[in-house]
Amino acid sequence: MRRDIFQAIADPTRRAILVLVAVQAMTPNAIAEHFDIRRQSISKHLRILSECDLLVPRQEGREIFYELKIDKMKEIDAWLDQFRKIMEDSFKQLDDVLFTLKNKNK
Amino acid sequence: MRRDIFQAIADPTRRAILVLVAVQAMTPNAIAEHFDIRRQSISKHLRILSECDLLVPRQEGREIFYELKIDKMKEIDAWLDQFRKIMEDSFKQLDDVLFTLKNKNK
DNA sequence: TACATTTGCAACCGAACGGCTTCATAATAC
DNA sequence: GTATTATGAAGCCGTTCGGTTGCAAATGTA
Repeated sequence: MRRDIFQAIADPTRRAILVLVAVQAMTPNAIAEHFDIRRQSISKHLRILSECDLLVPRQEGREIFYELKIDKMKEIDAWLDQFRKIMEDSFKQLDDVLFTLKNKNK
Repeated sequence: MRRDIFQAIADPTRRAILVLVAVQAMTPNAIAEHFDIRRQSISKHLRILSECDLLVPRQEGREIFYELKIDKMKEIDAWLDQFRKIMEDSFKQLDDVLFTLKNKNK
């Protein structure tokens, strides 16, 4: 079973949950009210998001508030960073790269 | 069939392809050499990435060079942006939010 | 023309996904 | 003590995913 942030944010429902919870920590029931799917399915999503450390549960009596762990979001940003770097370098040497490529694949 | 950037980058092979192609445009065969899967599977991934506008094919004779469309990456960045804003606001009003939440869910 | 190379497409297959329903458990209310 | 509420876990089911093989089309070469 693959379980990483990228797989976690691939599902639109989970992305919506993240946005909701970013504003304020919420209980599964409260979250489920925003969707047309059963509470139990939301629970599944919350489990996945928690396993990826994107959410952290905080028990309060019989309620559980799920809170966003914004730090984990930075991992996505870090992945994007690698492209920013690569592209900076590539743009500088764009013509060289294209030239090399054409010769290599002649 | 769901087909958006988030679903596209959910697969680790596709993420690796994007990194490869970011350095320089490549043909399917050249890309496939970097993986332990069949060329046809790579073709499938390239199709998905192209349909999401993350890659753009450029025909050259019988070869096809797949090139990264870096602009599309910015959509992911834009999605993250929404969290940056929400979190800035939330931190300021964190105590207020928690107070409101407790009353609302009493 | 005949043949090799590069590529994409279709069909197939097992595993994972994302819903669902049902049930168990723990905390609260009566 | 009993009923209610909040939640998670287990199992089912149809669909999607990511790999495979086989084949056809288009281009380049002998």
